[in-house]
This record gives sequence, structure tokens and C-alpha cells, in this order.
Amino acid sequence: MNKRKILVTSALPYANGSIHLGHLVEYIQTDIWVRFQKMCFPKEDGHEIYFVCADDTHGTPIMLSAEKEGITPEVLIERVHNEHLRDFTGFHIEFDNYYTTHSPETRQYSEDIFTRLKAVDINLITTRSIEQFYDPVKNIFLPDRFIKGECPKCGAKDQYGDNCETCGAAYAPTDLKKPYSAVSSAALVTKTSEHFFFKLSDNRCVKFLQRWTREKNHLQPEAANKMREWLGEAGENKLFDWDISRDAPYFGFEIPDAPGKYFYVWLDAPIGYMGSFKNLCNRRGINFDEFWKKGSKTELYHFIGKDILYFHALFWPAMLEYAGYRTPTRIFAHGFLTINGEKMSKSRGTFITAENYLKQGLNPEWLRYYYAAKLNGTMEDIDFNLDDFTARINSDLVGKYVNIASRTAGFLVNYFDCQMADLSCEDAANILSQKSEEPKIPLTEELLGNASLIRTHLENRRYNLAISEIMTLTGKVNEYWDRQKPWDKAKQIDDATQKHALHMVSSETIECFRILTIFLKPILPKLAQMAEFFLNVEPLRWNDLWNTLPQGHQINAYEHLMTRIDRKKIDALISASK
RNA sequence: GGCGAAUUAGCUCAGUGGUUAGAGCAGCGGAAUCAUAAUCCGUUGGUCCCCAGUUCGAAUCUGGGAUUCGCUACCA
Repeated sequence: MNKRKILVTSALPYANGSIHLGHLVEYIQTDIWVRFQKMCFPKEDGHEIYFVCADDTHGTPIMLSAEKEGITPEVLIERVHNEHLRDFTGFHIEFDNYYTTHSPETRQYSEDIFTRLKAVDINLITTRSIEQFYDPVKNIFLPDRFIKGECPKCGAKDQYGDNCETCGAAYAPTDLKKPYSAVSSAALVTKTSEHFFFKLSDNRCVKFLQRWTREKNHLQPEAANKMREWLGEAGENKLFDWDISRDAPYFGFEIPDAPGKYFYVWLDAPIGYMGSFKNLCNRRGINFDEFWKKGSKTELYHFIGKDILYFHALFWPAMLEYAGYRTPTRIFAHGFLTINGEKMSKSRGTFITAENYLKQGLNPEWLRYYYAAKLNGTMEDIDFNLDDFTARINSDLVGKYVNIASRTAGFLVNYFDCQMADLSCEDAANILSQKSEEPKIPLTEELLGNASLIRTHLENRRYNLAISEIMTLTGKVNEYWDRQKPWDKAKQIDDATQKHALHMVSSETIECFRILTIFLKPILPKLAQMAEFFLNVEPLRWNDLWNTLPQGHQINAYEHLMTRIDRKKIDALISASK
């Protein structure tokens, strides 16, 4: 059998803020996919699947934040790293490595890639003098977001450098009148300095990207279309060279042989995927080159938000290609999160951090399930509707799925010493079939018949359809149970036929619960773990779908697996987020 | 302004080889009582954004428009 070797990444969160529900869409989406792959291709069978991520730690905003707090950037990013990892762990995001871009490994590959791109035979790095706003008090060049001034059109004061809130005019930061620093309030001066550029507009890059972005499903169709817009058609060249350096003082990596020049944070951020993986390789003895060398047969997947498609679908593959590394197998972009149909907002209490969500006592798997129920593999935005959220969890998970175990377990415990019946016995088909007419198909068979469809949906990241299928099946199990009326059979427990039927029906239903648990496990790992304890089985993998619990297998007494959402908790969360 | 996406039941969403448009939740009416009130059966509800076109037939294809959201460009 073919051994799969897969490396998966989520985008690196910036070390300048807390993880919020918007971030979590991506990490939950990725985590579900990785857990699903690991279930299908277990390590014991020789497959290797790794999920790495890291904090994105460099740049002016980090430097300024640290200064504002009176600490060094190193102390700041160390603290934030711990917070981020705590939050991810709280939502059961299971990284193989959660590292930092401020690391020797990331420095090594940043320097390596830069040096290779700069080499005479490649020659994709150039230098150019550019003029930028400079804060003479702080003695730093300022990114656009820290520049304010008067609108060149209507003269409104204190406007940012992209557009005017008063008259709606759009312009460049350099158009602002009386530009000043949002950091020090000092009047800005313009100053010239030399920058390094990655020659993205070079014909080689343009041609390579026009091909790469369209072939082999590297991108989703909508993303590929977007790239077509940015890249232009064959013969056109709409790309600009990419400014990849910043002047000291800057928190980042100094560029080799260029004192006082640093790599722009967006250069080393994606390289952080390599750095994090390298760090994992060193600790676990994994062959890094096998995953990253040109022509590698391993698979590399990046999950990202649609806002950073530009970096991952243009700069990143071009950099890798010409620095002599492999390029990504596929890039999966997702949309943004809205809450009750609107952007997250502090004043409405919908800017909800991961920390707050957990602190208010909400179950992280509620959110995992809800996101999964909405995610569809496209770049469309998904909406977190609080009422729908409550209804769905309570109805689907507690009312339907968990209820199956809850209402069935007692019969096995009370009448059959917790033991499973022989589901393959001679009269099984007759007892278990839902229908009286032929062919008599036990319910478990029907569930298993949908396994490949559910698997395809999960593989394609159409979690919404997977959940829809799973819930249809969950409904069928409850219907089956109701039709069989085991409680009536229990009243005739002295009748051997009735007793046998009760045992068979209860066991069959538990077996259905086991199958549903496998389907849901990538989405609800903790709940699945509790279910595994209840079923008294080893951690379930995908192939266990066909390993029916044997006759005499003993389950444990049922303990409740999940509670309902109390609407008050949601309201408290909203209040706490204001 | 240009380009792209979206618009389906009260809510959240499926649905393109062109038949009488679907699910879950909510609502309404029943049944049941094994289950931490959880379940099951039945049922109400839709000019599939609007207009026009192609067709025997359009939620689905074409054109125009509206609204929302992105990206992009800002002219004279």
C-alpha cells in the first residue's frame, strides 16, 4: 500500500493580538481535516501526517506594541505565544508543532531562500531606492497604517492613508496633507532609502505563475479566477516587484551582507512553515528534505484565509520555485466569519475571543460542530448565527446523537450484563431489518453504505454536507429505535424471544452509535474520546467502521456525554465581550 | 467606475443531464415514555431578488436591473 506523507499548515497568527472566533474558523477547519486524514491513514500503517503552525512574530507593529508595554519584543512574543497555544489547545487544535518565526530555523531558511534567489544564475533580487514617510522622533520608517493626516480632497483631519471617512475619497498615503505619525504625533518627513525587491514581475515568475495557478487544482476555482485577474492573460504582465526589506530599527532578521536591512515580516512568515517543520524534524528525526526538496513526492497543503491569497498563491510558490524547493500541492482558502450576519464588533459584543468563549464555560466542541456544519470548501464567508448555533447543537448533538447512547445503554446494562449480542447470528437480518419486505438490510449496513460519501465530503472539506449526511443517519437510528419499541420488549423480558430481540436491537443501536462516532470523531475529538470510553474500545480509526463490536464485548455504564447550551451562557458571553 | 461572488420556507442552508423545489430548526396537530424534556409520526409555510429572452419546459442557460459583499481603479 502507498504510504502517504502529508504536511499541513494553518496560517500563522500575528503575535500582536488574541485569537478570536474568526481565527478559529481556519484552525478548526484545518484540524478537522488533519484528524480525518490521520484517522484514515494511521501512523501504525506507516503513514506520516504532520500539522504545523507558528506565531508570526516580526514587524513594526510588534516592535511598537512591545515598546508601549515597556518590554522587549522577545518578551512580548513569548507571552503571546503561550496565550495562543493555550487558546488553540482549549479548542482541541492538535498541532504536531506550534513554533515561532523568531527562531534559528526560520532565520536559516529565510537567509537560504534569499541567497538562492539573489545568486547570479537566478538573479531575482534587485535593489531600488524608494521614498517613504519617516518619523523623525521615533527614527523609524512608518508602515501606512501608522500614518495619518488631512484628506487631500475635503481637508478632514486625522484620516488614515487609504481613504477618507468623511468624504469617502480614496488616495495614497503620500497624498495626505500634513502627514503625521500615529505613533509619536510628529510631523512626518520623507526620506529615501534602498530596499530589496523580489522581481515578481520578471517574465519567469509571471509565466510560471500563470501556469501554476491554473494547473493541478493547486487553487480552488474561485481562487484561480482571482489570480487570473491579478496575473492578467498570457502575454500580459500586471505584477509588481515585491518590496521585501525594511530598515533598522526593525524586529526581524537582518539580511545577510546588508547591515541595517531586515527581511519584511511577510517574507519570513510563510518561511515559518518550513522553520516550524524543521524544528519538528530535529526533534522527531523526520527527513526535512524529503518534504521540501524540488520534485518531492510528499504532499503539502496550506489552509489560509482568502485575505492572504496574494501571498500564498503568488509570492510563495514563486519564491519556492526559484529558490529550488518544492511548491505546495494545494492551497485551501476559506472566507471570513460574520456574526449574526455582520462583521465582528466590539460594541455589539461580537468580537469574541477564544479565551472569553472558554472562560464563560462554553464547550469548544459546540463551536467545532457549528463551524463544521457551515463550512463548505469555498471562499464564501460563513455566518455564526447565535440562535441557529443554540438550536443546532441542542437538537443535532444532544437531542439526536448523544441521545442514542443515553437511551440504549440502560437496556444492555440492566438486562445483559453490559454485553453485546452476536449481531451476525442467523436470525439477525430478520430481527434487525427496518423493513418487512426484502431485501432485509440491517441499519448498520445502511450506515456503512454511506461511509464513502461522508469520507469524500470530509476529504473535499465540504463538512456541511458530511454533517448533513451524518445527521440524516442519526435520525434514522432514532426512528429505528422508536419503531422497535425496546421498552415494550423489556416488559416481556421473561419471553426468551422478546429478550433475544431486545438484546439484538440494543446491540445494533449501540453499534450504530459506534459508527456515527467514527464519522463525527474528526469534528468532535473529545466527545469521541468519551464515547470510546463508554464503548470500551481503543481509539477509533476510519477502518474500524467495519470492525463490529463482537459478541460478549462489554460496554461501560453510560455517563452523559454533552450538555445542552443554555442561552444565558451566550448572552453572558456577549456581555463579557463588550 | 471596472471585475467577481452572493440572493431559495420565519432562521440556517442543500439543490445545474431543464419533470410536481428539498433538509434541519422554529410553528401547528398527534403518539410515545427507553432517554439529563431527549424521541417519533403528521402538517402549515416558498412570484427559488426583479424584469425580459431562448425553449415544449428555466431556481438552473442568456441579457438587463436591484441589493449585499469582496477585489481593483480612481479619473477628467
